[in-house]
Amino acid sequence: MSLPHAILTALLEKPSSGLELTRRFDKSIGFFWPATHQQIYRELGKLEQAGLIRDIPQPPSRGQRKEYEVLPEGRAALVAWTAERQEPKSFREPLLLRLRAAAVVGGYGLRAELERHLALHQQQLASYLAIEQHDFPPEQAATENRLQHRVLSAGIGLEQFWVEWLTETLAAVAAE
Amino acid sequence: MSLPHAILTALLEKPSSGLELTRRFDKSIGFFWPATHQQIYRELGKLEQAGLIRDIPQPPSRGQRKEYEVLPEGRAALVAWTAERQEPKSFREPLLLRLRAAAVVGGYGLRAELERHLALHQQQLASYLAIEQHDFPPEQAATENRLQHRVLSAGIGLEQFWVEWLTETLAAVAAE
DNA sequence: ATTTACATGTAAGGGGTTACATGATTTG
DNA sequence: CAAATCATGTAACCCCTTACATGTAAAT
Repeated sequence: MSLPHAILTALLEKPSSGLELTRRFDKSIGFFWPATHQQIYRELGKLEQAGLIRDIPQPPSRGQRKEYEVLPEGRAALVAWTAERQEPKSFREPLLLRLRAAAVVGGYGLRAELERHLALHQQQLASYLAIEQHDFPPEQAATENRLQHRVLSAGIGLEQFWVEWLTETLAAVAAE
Repeated sequence: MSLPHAILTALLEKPSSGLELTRRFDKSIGFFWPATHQQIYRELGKLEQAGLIRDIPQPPSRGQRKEYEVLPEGRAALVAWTAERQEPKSFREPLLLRLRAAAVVGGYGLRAELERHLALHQQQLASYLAIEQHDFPPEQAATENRLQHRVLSAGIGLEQFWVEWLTETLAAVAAE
């Protein structure tokens, strides 16, 4: 039940339409909880029916656009969710599976993929670091947005891990 | 399409029954690709129908137990899969979502969860390190099982990352 | 007027999770 | 022979993914 709460969080930061949410997901919450517009529209409908958000009436000039805002019940549900006991979700990584398979049947075909993934992770790392420089400049003493910064740090740390691990793994595969 | 290839890999290492596979998943491949017995039986059926594995006839004394082995077609399919071009799969982490929500609605309820997850990751890290000591002792020059060691290293590195990140994040939450 | 971009949806299918069902073998 | 364990499966549900459908507003 993560997606509805991701949407509640995004709507609390700023009331939005479905498409706006989709775009904002693509460059923030979507980094650790991606969602397509189909998913988002479906959840918006459910959240509205559940009485957690409401449709803000729009001037007729705005066409069929619907803008939503969070109701007090929605905020309460989100607070409760943050405190819930949840087991760490099972971790799935196809690339590790493929490396494991390569260990059994021979790993030559995998090298190109490792290189490609390394480049992608380097790119993602660079983009996270750019966001950090822009949103959390060092001269600004972190205060109210300390937690947002922790979230971004997780993204940075994970990308750094993959870059390191892929580099070392490529060396091991090259030595085959 | 990862699970069938995970099963092919496991069966190549050792022909097994469905339940045996389930148990072996729990302590190896399952670390980065968990699967329940229901999933595994379903996939075994599909793999057999596809002609990638076959049911080794059992002596009647073994009850309804079915043991499978990989056919040449199955090995070929696995080799092809390791070389496939696959985009890195989208990363989803509910704990980061909850921290992001806590940044908006207040993060007091989350502290206990952060502590609990920290303990769980420390435990998992310890168990990976124990496996490493047992299966890849330092005096043994890594040769044929270099790739398996790389896979385990990924697990170790990721757990180390989470332990660090959770420790720092708890400090940030405590300062609220 | 036609094209492009905006905006909201529907439908089908796949994989994973949970609960339940059933038969065979072993153990006390 | 009763209970526990082993072993294989079925069914229902949920969420995500992909492809497709529909209508509106702005641009040229």
